[in-house]
Amino acid sequence: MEGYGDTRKEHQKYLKPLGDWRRTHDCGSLTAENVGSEVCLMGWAQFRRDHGGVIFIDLRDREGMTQVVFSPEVDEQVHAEAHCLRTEYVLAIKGRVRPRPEGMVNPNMATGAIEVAVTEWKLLNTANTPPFMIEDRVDVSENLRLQYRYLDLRRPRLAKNFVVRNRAAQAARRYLDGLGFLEVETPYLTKSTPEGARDFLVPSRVNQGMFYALPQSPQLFKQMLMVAGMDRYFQIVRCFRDEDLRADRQPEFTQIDCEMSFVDQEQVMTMAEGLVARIFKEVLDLDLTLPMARMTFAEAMASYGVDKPDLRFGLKLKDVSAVVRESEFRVFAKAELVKALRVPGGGSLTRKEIDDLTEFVKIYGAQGLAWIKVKDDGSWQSPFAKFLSESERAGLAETLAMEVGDIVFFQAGPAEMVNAALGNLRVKLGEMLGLIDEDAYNFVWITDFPLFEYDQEEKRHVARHHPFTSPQDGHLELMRAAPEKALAKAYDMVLNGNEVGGGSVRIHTKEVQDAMFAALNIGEEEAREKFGFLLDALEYGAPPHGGIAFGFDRLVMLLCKAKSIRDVIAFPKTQKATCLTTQAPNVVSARQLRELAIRVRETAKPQTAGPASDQAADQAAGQAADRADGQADGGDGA
RNA sequence: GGAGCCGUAGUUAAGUUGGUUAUAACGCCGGCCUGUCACGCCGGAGGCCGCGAGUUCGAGUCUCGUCGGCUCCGCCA
Repeated sequence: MEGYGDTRKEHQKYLKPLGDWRRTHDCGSLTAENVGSEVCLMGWAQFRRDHGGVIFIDLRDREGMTQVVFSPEVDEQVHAEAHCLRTEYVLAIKGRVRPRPEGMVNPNMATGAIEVAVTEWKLLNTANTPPFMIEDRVDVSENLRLQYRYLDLRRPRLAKNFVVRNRAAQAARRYLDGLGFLEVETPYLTKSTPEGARDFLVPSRVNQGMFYALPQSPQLFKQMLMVAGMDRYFQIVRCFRDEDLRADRQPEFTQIDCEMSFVDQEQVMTMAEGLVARIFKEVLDLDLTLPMARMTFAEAMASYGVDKPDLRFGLKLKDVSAVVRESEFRVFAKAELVKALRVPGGGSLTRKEIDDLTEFVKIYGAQGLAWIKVKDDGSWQSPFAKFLSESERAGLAETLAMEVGDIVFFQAGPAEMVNAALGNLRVKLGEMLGLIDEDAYNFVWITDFPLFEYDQEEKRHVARHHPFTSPQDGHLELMRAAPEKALAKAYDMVLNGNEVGGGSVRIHTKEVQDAMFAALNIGEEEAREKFGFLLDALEYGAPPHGGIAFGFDRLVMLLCKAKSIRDVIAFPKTQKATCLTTQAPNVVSARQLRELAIRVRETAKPQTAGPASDQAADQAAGQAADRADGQADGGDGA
């Protein structure tokens, strides 16, 4: 380790203040047109190529890289001092732009036609050897990348995502502002609302024992802004949901949140399409075809098994329940639903691949995976077809239009499982068989969602979207009589199998809102306690209104072709919802807890020693003290 | 709450059936080098094999547990 950090520390004696030096250009913009001009660049040393006699440095900033040359022929001293330069040192250079010599042009670099001959330079800062190379082509574990996020963000691929993100946000602002939307901020410290995701809670010091909740979305506030006559509202806003993470889910995420007065579903959807089209135009210079395709929820479930179908490829599911309803094959006959997925050319799948796919569908609760291959001579190869009668086999062949070379997968059982298993299998096969055009952007609106879904655990209907979603015209009576049949004025925008936006027309009359709570089995008192402020607002002349919210991180992820929204969030959380850069969450001092009248009753894991050990000890002490207090009070039960 | 994958120099990986001193590339440090562009050449340093138990004469390798990262199920109006 000797000399490892010492050399670089030693170099600190060469540091110079910025003084009156000012950049004339960024590191990505000089071209042959600038030849001859005196420039001043600042940035980080990317690569050093020290030939002894001449030193090349690729100077990097957010915009790109420029080759700067330290040559003894230009200035003896400048060249001699440059020997100390190391990767990631921060420097400022002044010099003259000159064309590169014959045959030395680098076509892979935006600035490859020129170089800057340094006449004067300053070392602005040294740098430790970074834990990984600041370069796109090296793979680094996400662990390390997140710990040194500020270094990962220097890498062009990641940095580029934030340029895209900014462009998308600004395009959205310009579009919505142009349509008369007001950007209004809503509170982050707000009231906990039941229904929906788990809330993040924030204790109140001034009102001990009480808690704010961070908003899952500004839903109630934007509706009140409509009652307030704001007419059209939008906000690019952070939302918080304390649920488990996924590649496309973070506990804090950003929405483009919109609400409009005096509109019905069609106007909101038209506005939303225009917004997305504007973003794609400004960011990717892509012209989307409008209006976007539409599909009902029922059709999506029937043909794709999911409510966010990826329409970049075919492979539709087909309901074959009727064909096998009377079958001797009990697995099929007794099933609530039997569906098939015909894969043209899938006959080439190996036994191993089919076994893997069988394992795959088990994730969704499937017991197994039945299949039929149609061989070259038209005969079937199948582990289960022998249980089918002649007419059933003929029925399947006809219904599914089976052809030589196909494989057909079957799933039988509860409808929910069958759809989930085959719907996800379909996507898996699309990827496996290379059916997906990675450059395509396939949008589809999903409409006519059910208003409710049945919650097995709570044994009651819950709102599928949220409890302020308007039923479709004429469905008010259904809400009482057959809630599962009632449809909502709700719509999701789906892009390549990702839900990127969703919204609804809202209930704007007290009468309908009461009917909704009744259907949800939420009593009047409970409704008043939880949503009284909104119910009151609805009684002061609420206009018809509706809106939509876009998952901004997801949208940007797709614009960047990133695999996870973590790659478009500057400082994301890990799957365990921790921040590896800051080490949040952490224990807090006993004093902080005492001020909030909070006692930590259980510590799930022992606090480890380390940087936080002082705090941990502090808290442990505080807990002991508070426990004593608690006993004096006779405890709080709970 | 559950399932799977991963964890070996600074980094990325290899490491055979459990067997001598744990390899390689890049990076780092030193030297040489005037046209490179992931410069090149020579030399050098660098290891808690995530952590803890166990099996064994012997564990990077096998078993169990645990911690961390990722993917997914549940969950996410």
